[in-house]
Amino acid sequence: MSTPSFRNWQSVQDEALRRIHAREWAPGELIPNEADLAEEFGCARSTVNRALRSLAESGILDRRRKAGTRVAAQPAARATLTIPVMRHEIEERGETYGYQLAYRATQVPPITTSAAMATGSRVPLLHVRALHLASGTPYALEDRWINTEVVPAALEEDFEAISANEWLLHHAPYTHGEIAFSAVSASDDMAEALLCPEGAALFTIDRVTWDGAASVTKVRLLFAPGYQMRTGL
Amino acid sequence: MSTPSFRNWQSVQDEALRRIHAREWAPGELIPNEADLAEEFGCARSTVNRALRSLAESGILDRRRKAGTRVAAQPAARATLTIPVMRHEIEERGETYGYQLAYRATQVPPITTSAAMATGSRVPLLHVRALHLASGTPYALEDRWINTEVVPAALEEDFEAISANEWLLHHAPYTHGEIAFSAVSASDDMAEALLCPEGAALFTIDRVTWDGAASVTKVRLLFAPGYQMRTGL
DNA sequence: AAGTGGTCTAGACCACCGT
DNA sequence: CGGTGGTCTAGACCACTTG
Repeated sequence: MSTPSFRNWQSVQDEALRRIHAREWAPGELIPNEADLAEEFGCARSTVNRALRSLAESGILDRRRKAGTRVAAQPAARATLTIPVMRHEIEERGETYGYQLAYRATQVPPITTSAAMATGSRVPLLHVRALHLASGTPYALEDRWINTEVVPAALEEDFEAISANEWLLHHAPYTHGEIAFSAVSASDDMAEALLCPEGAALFTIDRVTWDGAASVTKVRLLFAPGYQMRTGL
Repeated sequence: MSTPSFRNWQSVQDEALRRIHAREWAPGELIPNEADLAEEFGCARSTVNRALRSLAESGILDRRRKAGTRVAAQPAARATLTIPVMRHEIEERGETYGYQLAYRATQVPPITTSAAMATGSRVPLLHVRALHLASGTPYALEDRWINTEVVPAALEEDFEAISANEWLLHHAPYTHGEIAFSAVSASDDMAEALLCPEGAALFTIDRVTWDGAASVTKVRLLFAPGYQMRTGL
């Protein structure tokens, strides 16, 4: 049998995927080790490693030292979402981006907010609310709290011309964050701002970002009805 | 100046992140090439490559041959979501998983479905609706269409004891898929099944999976009010 | 203890693409 | 054209984990 040659890691990966798909390597089953595969494929072990490591990162393989490599029994789907800057998302769809500041003040946040941001319960934060529009139509409501102890420069910015969403990108580095997606019923305030019926289902993103141990900002984005966030698998 | 030594790719990555964070490497700015960094860090170029490639995959760097490596100007946040098998998600929270089949029949789908699945508009598909429960409480509604030309074995399965969600994992390989997240207002049917008020905002996942050019299945998951999908950044 | 994946190295060639 | 990242190689050592 003439073994086709696998000269790059992508072709090795393709072959691995083919075997998994064809059940030559069944779910939960141990596959040959890297050295053996390298010999079979006629390439270096590091090439095999690159291919299999990549599959493990996608959740298709489960690799452990000594235990070897197995085809994932429950290939939990993993999707990589790109959370866009609002203005870019809108402009990429060929629409005109619009922005309206609705509110800006320094105030003590509700307990739930100070708890989520791990700030003192009586520490005032900068509170900003704004509306993002696509071609004049309400697109999303932004409700944001900014930790001015971490980003004092935010106090100098009036957010009339640039959204906090965008401003923070350039002025507030962060190290990590948490994000949650959910569905929320529009309150009367929200309905009025988004020009939608009260009680409408709004796709919602809640995000808290951190710079080390200190929270930078917490934001809730409420999207107008009909919004979808899409990606591939 | 005693340059600390960077002997592994993670420490190189940490140092790169530090410089980006400290604005030593500013957004949009070109950073030194791999060879120079390797020399500075006292490691092999491939180690630097591993570190920077990984950052590029996270969207923090933008790399192009000849053009070099830049700090991403708009570091669009990327989050990797794990879309769980319903039963596992519920059991991992320490709750008891329950499942009820509500409907199962072969029928011609609505045009929107056959279009999304790229099947002929008059081709019948297997239609399954079911309820997933957590400790007896409605958790999510599953409304699914299965392409029996691709997965004929599905016709032999009654889906009384195992959800299509789980059965397909073991019997229907797929090569890729599309997924969309949105918010939907509960219709009277949905409200009744999920024991929630009509019009409640439901977090919704729509997914179509493919095996090559043929669609395998299309599913809509409607989660009971209060559901959140979370991840880190 | 031993087998496995994880990583590093030094060198090489190549694909791409800005100039 | 020439510089950059992308990749491959052959070999080596190591970390982890299982039996």
